[in-house]
Amino acid sequence: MPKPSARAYSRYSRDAIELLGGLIRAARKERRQTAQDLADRAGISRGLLQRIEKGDPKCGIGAVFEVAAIVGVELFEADEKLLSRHLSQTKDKLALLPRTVRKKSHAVRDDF
Amino acid sequence: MPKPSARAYSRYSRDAIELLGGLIRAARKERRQTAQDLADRAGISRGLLQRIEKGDPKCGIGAVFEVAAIVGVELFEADEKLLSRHLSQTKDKLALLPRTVRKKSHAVRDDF
DNA sequence: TCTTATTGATTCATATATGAGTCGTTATAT
DNA sequence: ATATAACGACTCATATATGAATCAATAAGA
Repeated sequence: MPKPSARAYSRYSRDAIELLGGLIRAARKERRQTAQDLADRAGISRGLLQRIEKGDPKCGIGAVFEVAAIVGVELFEADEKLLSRHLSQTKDKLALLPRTVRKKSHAVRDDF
Repeated sequence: MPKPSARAYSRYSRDAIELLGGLIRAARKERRQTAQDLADRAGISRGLLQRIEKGDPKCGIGAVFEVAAIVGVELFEADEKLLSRHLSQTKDKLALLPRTVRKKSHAVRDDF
């Protein structure tokens, strides 16, 4: 049997996750920081950090972002201020859009 | 009892995750796409998509990035090409750095 | 108005991610 | 050269994320 079938991820997603993991690893090395030390500060196990740096898609996004923040890898190229500002803007935007939409038999494009 | 103690996340991480969720939600609405439909295309359940859009840190990063990619929310402001290029650069960089580092009793800064 | 789709919020059973521990290897430092 | 620390790759027990299903409320379309 060829495996019960795990989840499928697009190439783009896998690349993005691997990139993030690689950036984290590089940043940690540059800070001459130990894997165990970084894991401790992030409140996770060394094993999980290993999988994060390797680009495992099943890792919790919270753990990943936490580690990234600690080693200084910027997410969305945004600093805190920009982040919260963007946050409220997004919420406002949502309030203005129609809340739901009826089905319209969309054409499907999954080839990204 | 005040709860057995879940994991702690920094404000920055929480904001970033919430932002991402909000952007996804906004993008989906703009495409007039149903939550169920997006969930189906991403290969996840509607319930999980709900938590992603809400900014739940425990969601798998693979699922989150997958959904983001589908609705067109750019990660790291990078397109595919840039992504893979960056990937190899990162790997090269790592190869040049010293592989391990002895402990040096770092000063701790967790206040970000 | 009436009908139906979408959503948000539940609950529950189960798959699985995570922490903890171990081991062999590699690199650092004395 | 020797001792020790960091790493990568496992295993396993358990906490927990996820899918499936349901329900009430709301919105869209006729």
